[in-house]
Amino acid sequence: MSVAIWWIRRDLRLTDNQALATALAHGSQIVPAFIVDPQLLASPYGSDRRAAFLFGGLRALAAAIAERGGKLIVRHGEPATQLATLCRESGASAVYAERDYSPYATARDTSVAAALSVPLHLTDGLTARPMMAALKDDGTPYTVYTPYSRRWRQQVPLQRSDILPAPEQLPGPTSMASDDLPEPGAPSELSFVPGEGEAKQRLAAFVAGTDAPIYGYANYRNRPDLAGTAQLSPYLRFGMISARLAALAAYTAIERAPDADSRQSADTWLAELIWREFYISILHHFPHVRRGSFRPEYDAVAWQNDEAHFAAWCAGQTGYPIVDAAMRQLAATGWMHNRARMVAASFLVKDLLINWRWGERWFMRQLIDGDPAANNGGWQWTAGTGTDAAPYFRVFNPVTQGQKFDPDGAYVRRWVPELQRVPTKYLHEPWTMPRSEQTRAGCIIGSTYPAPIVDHAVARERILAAYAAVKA
DNA sequence: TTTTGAGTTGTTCGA
DNA sequence: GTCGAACAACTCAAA
Repeated sequence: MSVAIWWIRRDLRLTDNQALATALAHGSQIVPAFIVDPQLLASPYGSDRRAAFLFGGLRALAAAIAERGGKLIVRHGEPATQLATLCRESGASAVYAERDYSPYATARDTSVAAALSVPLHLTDGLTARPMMAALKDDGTPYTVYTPYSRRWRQQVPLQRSDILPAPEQLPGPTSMASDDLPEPGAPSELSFVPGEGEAKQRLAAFVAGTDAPIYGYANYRNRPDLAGTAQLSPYLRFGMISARLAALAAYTAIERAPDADSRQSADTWLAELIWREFYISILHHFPHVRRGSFRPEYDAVAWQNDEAHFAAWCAGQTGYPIVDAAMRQLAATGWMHNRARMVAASFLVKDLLINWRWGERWFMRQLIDGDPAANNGGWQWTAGTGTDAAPYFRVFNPVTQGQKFDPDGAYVRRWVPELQRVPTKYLHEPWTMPRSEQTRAGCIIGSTYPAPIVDHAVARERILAAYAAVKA
């Protein structure tokens, strides 16, 4: 009888789990184990909310494992030490885990492999395509998205048969001790129900039928006032659904699209999955992006870093409605619409002239889907310090963005109740309301809702000059 | 090695 | 109100 440990990290699922399947192929007994790593919880980029989502997902996973005759073992402590103990207790002859490419995870796994007396086998699965399958012909990594995505798409489309079914049985020792998981938060605090079941339902709802949301994605994905996106990111973050299953759904939708526009929409959604893998690749191959700009010359930008401005941004009190709505949605739910992320991020960097790393850290502390690769890539894209050949002139105008993507103001009114009764024509620039109109709307600028903390036109010139100085 | 085409998501201005 | 052009120069990928 051989025993194998399935070391769970960010693959909280039974369906299409290569680490689990490989462990099952090599061991007749499986020990599913999660090690609560105090170093991760204590990180300045850590988030209680994300941890709560993770623990909720572990509860769901523990139940699914128990249904199959197994037991999830949770231990607190340093991974190498805890795994060594688990190996001793169970007599395991190997440890299997899904490879994680972040710098912290890579270093951790290297030291764990060195410390263990049994082999640590790492499998693919974090990404839909093996990471190394999307390198240039000379073996070096891409640094531009479009050629990367072309190479990614050259591979054979995913098939249903590529998906590994959930095992029906998970035989393993059930008498081993397990630490308790923290109690789940109150339901009102959980804007996302954790677990693989919920993830599958969301994906199914997003792609089902010829009028599925995925077929309107190209148009509606930019509308924070509408539910035009799958909202799968927290689940992908923790592997509650496999990237491969999501990509397969995209391929299937492309194939079955009723018309060219629908096909384009489904393809756009696939492109977003490819973006995720692109940034995972960038962080892996260029780990310096964690500490500074992808293009190091931008580390010399003369940031202003005004603490009061930063606090106003965090609190959703900048006086720009679309920015404030975005930041309050984040604080309230741990999630922010992608268009809103770009607008809020652009405002911090380009209007407030605050180092993008401040915003990156704040997002990581708030976001349930906070992922070091995607978050870093997104911030560097916004700041123009990253892989994107950033046109110097791409400075978002928070008024124009609001008018274009929240045309009726539903998003702003949802999250900024002070502006509830402001007429739509003033909603995205409420400081232009005449005094009488302010009284009528019950919204006095500078009193019940802040005046803009910076003048966008002035700020735009300032950031263009600051960046020009760096280039020169 | 050299050359060529292209680069997520925008804004503003003037016709 | 709509539309197209202008907005730098540079780096990357591939032929």
